[in-house]
Amino acid sequence: MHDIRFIRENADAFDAALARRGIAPAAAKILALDKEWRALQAEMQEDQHRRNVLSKEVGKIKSEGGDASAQMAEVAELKTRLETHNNSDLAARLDAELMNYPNMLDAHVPDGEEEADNALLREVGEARLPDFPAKDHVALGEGLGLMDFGLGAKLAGARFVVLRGDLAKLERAIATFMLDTHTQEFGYVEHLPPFLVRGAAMAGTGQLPKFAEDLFQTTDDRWLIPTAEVPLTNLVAGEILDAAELPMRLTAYTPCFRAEAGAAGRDTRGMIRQHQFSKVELVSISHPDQSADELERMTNCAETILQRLELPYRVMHLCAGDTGFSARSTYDIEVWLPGQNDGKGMYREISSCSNCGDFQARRMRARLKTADGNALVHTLNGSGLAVGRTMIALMENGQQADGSIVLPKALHPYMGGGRIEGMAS
RNA sequence: GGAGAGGUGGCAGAGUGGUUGAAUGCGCCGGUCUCGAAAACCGGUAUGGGCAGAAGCCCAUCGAGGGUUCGAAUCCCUCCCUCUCCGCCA
Repeated sequence: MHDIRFIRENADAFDAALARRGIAPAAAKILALDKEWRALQAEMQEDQHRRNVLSKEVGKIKSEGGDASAQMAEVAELKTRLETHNNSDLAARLDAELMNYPNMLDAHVPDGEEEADNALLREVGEARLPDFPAKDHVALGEGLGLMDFGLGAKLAGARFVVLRGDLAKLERAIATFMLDTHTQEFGYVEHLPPFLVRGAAMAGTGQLPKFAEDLFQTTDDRWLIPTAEVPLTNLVAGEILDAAELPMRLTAYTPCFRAEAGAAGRDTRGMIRQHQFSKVELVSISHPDQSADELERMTNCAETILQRLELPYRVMHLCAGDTGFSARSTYDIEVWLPGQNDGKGMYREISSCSNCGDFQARRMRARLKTADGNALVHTLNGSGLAVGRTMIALMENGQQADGSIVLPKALHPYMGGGRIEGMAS
């Protein structure tokens, strides 16, 4: 959500920010609405003031046994006028406008319209192919008898999977390893939030009202979380925090549910894009002055996981056109998947770390106390990491010629072994 | 699911139709006192918004949204949440 006062004072900057995202100028339309609304508001408030004054007079007159019918008649008039003004939808329209436009981008965000325009920041580890034909995780998982898309489809339809044996256990090992690292080394506090939330929470982080079609909704009007960013960030909705409490660093391991409405036909093979996947999420509630540094730190925390898991990756700075609605700046971490692209390998997103600035905080009314009044906090979120895609990466990078999978040392204690051999079926 | 009670400022807690945006206590901030601190005393202390250059004036908000009324924290309706008892239940 945007700050109307910022737009009043920086209409050109606002339009320029929209232009970077390929959106037509909107400041003039918004300011016209704003002007109209303020004029109406001033008029209404004057009437309300008059009404309040008269009502008090009535009270006084009556208590002295006098006749207050003149005052009462005037209030009746005011009320009809207020009624019509009250029916104006100006405020709602203005609000809808302010909610409708994506966040303004950080100055450092590279220009560009699509994925190809993202800027490569660094490559870590050696992206290599095995010295035998690389299989993808589907071939590996099914070959081991530990991954079954047919059963997923039988139970729930397309884009679901059933894991069993060591692959089911691997999910748990990965998640625990990630949580242990983030909580014990990086100071994130583990949470176990609800997986269903109210619409208000979805609006707070920006999923609603614009992106309802990406979400699953329950019959009693709740929503399944598409990421733990939603419950974790909304923990501070409506709160006024002490500066000393910041930064708040929160993490949670949760399932994520996505309708993938716009993704028909994309990534239909395998576990890359499922309706349900789990993720260890990182959220920071930050002082406005520190959010830029916090984004670097958070990205580093996520990268550390990949380093410990000995997975090659690269970090991209998303270009203007590829940056999400609520974000001011986003780093994508892409992991090397040798089994994709017909065995030639490719990088795929495994984490997305974003600084949302005050964009979500304004929607949620999440503030902090400062010397001169309350200020909006900044919110950040990032995957630390997507568990399903981490599993894919471990399988495809750790695959052996015989179809078994060698795991990195970091996971051995969590798996009680270093190799996944499959299950006699 | 059934029956009942309740949601008031950072917290506790008064307030059941008329200057109540809200007593009182605690907390917090500033001051006096003190070598310093504590105690005591004095003063201040909600949020959002409109108008104004500013001082300031005004509007809204007592869980949320409607309604009754000249006037609502107080009355009515709907919803949300909390608590107690019963039922069911991992």
